[in-house]
Amino acid sequence: MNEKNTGGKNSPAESSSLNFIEQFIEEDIREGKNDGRVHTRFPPEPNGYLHIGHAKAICLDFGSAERFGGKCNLRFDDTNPMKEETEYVDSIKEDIHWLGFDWEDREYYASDYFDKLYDFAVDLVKRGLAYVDDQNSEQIAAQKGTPTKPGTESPFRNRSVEENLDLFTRMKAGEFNEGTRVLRAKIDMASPNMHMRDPVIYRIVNRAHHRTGNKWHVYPMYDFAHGQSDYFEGITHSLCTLEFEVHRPLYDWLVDRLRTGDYRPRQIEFNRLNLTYTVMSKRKLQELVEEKLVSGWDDPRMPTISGLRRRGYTPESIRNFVKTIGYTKVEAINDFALLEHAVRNDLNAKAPRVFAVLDPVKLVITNYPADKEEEMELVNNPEDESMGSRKVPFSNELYIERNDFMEDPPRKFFRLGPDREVRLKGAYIVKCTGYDKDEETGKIEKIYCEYDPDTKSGGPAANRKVKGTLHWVSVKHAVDAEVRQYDRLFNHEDPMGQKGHDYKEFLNPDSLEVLRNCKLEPSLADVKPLDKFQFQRLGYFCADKKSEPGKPVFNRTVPLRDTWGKMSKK
RNA sequence: UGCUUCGUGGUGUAACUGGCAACACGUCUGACUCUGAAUCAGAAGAGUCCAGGUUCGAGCCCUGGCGAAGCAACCA
Repeated sequence: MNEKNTGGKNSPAESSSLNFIEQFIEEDIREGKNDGRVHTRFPPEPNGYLHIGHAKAICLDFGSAERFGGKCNLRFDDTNPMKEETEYVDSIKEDIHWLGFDWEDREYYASDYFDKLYDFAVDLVKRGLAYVDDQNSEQIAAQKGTPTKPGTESPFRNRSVEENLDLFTRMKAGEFNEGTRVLRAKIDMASPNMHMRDPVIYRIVNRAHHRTGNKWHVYPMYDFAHGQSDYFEGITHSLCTLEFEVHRPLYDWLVDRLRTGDYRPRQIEFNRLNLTYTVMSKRKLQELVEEKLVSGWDDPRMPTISGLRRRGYTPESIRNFVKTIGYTKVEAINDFALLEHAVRNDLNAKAPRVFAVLDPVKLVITNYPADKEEEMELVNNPEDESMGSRKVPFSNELYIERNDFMEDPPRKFFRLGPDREVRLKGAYIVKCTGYDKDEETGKIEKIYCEYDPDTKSGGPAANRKVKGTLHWVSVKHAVDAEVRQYDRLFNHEDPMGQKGHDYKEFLNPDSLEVLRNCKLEPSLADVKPLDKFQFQRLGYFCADKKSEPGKPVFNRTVPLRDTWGKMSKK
């Protein structure tokens, strides 16, 4: 298909193509750290659907492991029973597989480690490194200080080990109400790093967990679960986004108090993915779903994996996109055009070409016998001969695109107009001899043409030059369809970054246009969901999941590049 | 008046242990074309946040500024 390597089975390549994280990994291997092992993990919280930002993380976690001959675990970070659900677990697994990655039998859950985590917490208490605090969250927050002012110590900080043990045991047993007590690590209330000021490591939650049910009344915080889970699984490189940079000292502090040998996981942070004209936080996406501003997590306008899939994006296009944007520590906003380029590039090679008229107007060929029909042979994909060809029925009445005709066209308009000639792709050259117009609305009702029999594709006069080539669909053979044309969800490049404005103010009112009177060539009657095509001269389209035999529904993935569209706007 | 991190064309990334700033997208030309697509050829566009310093030579090293982001959830 092309000369690019598709990101599958690479051997450790020349270091020039390694990103900064892979360079670290390579160094660690060279220095023999952790016996030269490479073992990563992708740790989603099952509280929402995955988006393309997660795809970036997935490609790194699975990709770098693969690159260095290591493994990558899937681990659900399910330490908060208030927000997590099995529905999300299933969608996450589906999305990762769809992207082309596999965790084999290594599907883990932070909740698998609740017992070990609890034991470790007890151990910290016994070592005088953790204590139960009876204060509420407001009081604790007040003592925390601010980034510029040190905190003050809790009055409960120096309880006896026995009392701490007793209290923590009773917290676990469910003797106390939520919010009445927490377990805190005893580190340093004056640390310049807020996360080291005696962080809360266990809180009381009286709520069933999606996997452990009602077994627990205390649940570990993220910081008390993540690094230790890495440690339990033998993870060597724990890759996460920049905002966790300040957590790293705590990560290391805990791992150092847990480990018994030389092995230790290393956390490395990279920049998260931002895209223009969209939002990327799970919370914001959830808001769009809950407030019905989109049709669901898999609305084709959503930057979710499931949304992009439904929109018609291919896994390869997403992986290639991720490869081109790279991994750094700079907070960047990527141009949406880069993503669009990635799909066009992939679909150009793969998608069969077909004829679809989205905004039809009738064209009658007056000198073509009304009872005649021909089958025109059309190439399925000029980029790939192996995709063969198909027959498309032709007759005297056709649909063409309404905007392919102008009553009074400018000279640069290469399409149909009075007395003008165009090529009907794969068929004949026709000349416009007249048209009907509804004088009241100004709407063109019908266009009349004459064809030249010698100009049939492959025929004697087929090489005659005409300015334009149009796609068409035979009226009597046409299949009716609904086509949804999508545009960017927001009409501002950076909807989140506008001070004093809610991002929802920037929702694009025209992000969805539903066309219900589309005419397709007959080969498209029975498409299956996710089938992808290039509607010739228009763009790439993908059959929607709700598409049914005889009643196709298509989503526009991305339009073709449109030089004329740009010219005509000027 | 803290800590951490970052600062290369419009956007995103490169530039091995210092050697005349490269690639992709986007933009604009032109060629070709039975998709105004794709393809091909070419152009414009940064002197690397600023100021000093080291050096024959600095985007890379040093010093000092300036700017931006993250950090004060019993979220992850």
